[in-house]
Amino acid sequence: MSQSPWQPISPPKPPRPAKAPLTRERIVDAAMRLIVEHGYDAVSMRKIAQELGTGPASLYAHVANKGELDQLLVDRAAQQMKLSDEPDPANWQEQVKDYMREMLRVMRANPGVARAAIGQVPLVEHAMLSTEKLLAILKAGRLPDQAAAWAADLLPLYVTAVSFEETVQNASNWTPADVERFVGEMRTFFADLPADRFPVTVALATALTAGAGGDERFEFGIQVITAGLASLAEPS
Amino acid sequence: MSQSPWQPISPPKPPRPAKAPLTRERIVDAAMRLIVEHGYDAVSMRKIAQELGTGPASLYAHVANKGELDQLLVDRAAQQMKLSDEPDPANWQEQVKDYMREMLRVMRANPGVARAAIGQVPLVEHAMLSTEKLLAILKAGRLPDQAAAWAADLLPLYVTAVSFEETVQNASNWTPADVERFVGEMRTFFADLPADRFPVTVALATALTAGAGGDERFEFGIQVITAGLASLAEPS
DNA sequence: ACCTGAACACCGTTCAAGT
DNA sequence: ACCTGAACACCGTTCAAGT
Repeated sequence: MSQSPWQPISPPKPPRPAKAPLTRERIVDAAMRLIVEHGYDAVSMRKIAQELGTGPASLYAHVANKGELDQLLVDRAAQQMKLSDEPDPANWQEQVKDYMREMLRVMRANPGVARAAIGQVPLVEHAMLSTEKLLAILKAGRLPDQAAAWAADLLPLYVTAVSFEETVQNASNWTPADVERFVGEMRTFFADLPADRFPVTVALATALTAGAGGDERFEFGIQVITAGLASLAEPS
Repeated sequence: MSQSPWQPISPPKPPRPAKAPLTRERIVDAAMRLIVEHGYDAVSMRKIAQELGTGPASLYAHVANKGELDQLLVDRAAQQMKLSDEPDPANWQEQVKDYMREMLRVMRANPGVARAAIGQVPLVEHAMLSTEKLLAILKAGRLPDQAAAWAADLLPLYVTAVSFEETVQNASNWTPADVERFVGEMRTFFADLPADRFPVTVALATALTAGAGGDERFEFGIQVITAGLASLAEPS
């Protein structure tokens, strides 16, 4: 119990604790690392805790639950969106498309975030700031208030759904060759269906399996939606 | 070991086993009952087994895994779609909308199915038959092959995403009064945001929270997409 | 061939106890 | 105030053993 004369023991205040203290920031960092590297299903409270060298219970001092963590991941991703353009009434349709392209780019860069985002109204700061930008573009395009508001719901819904689909498809790690083989099998499957019950499906077998991996299908989607919105714009 | 003289024991072949035998059909029945009554998260292999008075391992003789079961649930729902109309070139836009309305009706009648369907290409019989009908309508509308094929992907994607959103929102069992209170809170939240950073959001607070529960928002979505498709139709 | 119990390797969340 | 170990009530799936 007596202090050793040889060396001072247990210095009263070690300059810093060996472990960095747990923070909301560090928890989201770890979660983001896990989701990007191993997909949405790899993100569990337990895995995050393990990544941080602690137990799952420790996280609950900083994050209410898994749902809140999902929201924080969406916020992180939203922060990465580059949206510098001023709304331009003469160019609003192209700006809407660029917004959607940028959103898809960020979601692809953070696979699994789409899964965390889907079905949630994003009430976190950076997600709301990007929605604000989108609304400004839509109003510059002379859409009525109600159309602009619902469009600001429809557009991200579409991008998120597309990204989600890609995430599910790309689960595990398929090579481009695997994808091509799978698409080929699907085309054969469609083409070989009984033509009396599936006449159009058989006839369109090639078209139905085109543009699976690339951007053409997405470009088609944003073209359709943007053109539909344009038909609702008020005359200037 | 000797047989009792008092009564015949263990009659060699009881006319029928006490329990009805497990079948794929009965498993999907039980799963459908669970998903409709308690939502997607209530459907687990263990709960289904319990519902059928057996253990989870028994299901794997009839169903490969949870993913296949999800597909079977989607097929069951697709079977409920009423799609009697002949494709009518003069009326194809309204037919597309009716198709989407019918799909949403069935998904609302089977809450949780949207969650099972999202992100999966539906390669089950009845889902494919309904897709065939949709493709026929789109071709009647003189859409080019590629546009028809991608539209047959886009339209169900939108309906499924809307239904999924509703499912998440309606999780647990909110009364209409609860929904109204929540919408009111959200409107106040938007309206009270700092106007310098969120000018458009603040201005559109009412529009952004309109039509949350009802069909108006969905009607807007199908109007936009259908109008966008119409702009791609070939001249007749 | 079909069914079963038991086990494996996981989940999210809570809570009393520690510092 | 923050962190922890242990527990609670769950998951999907596998497998050797039974009939």
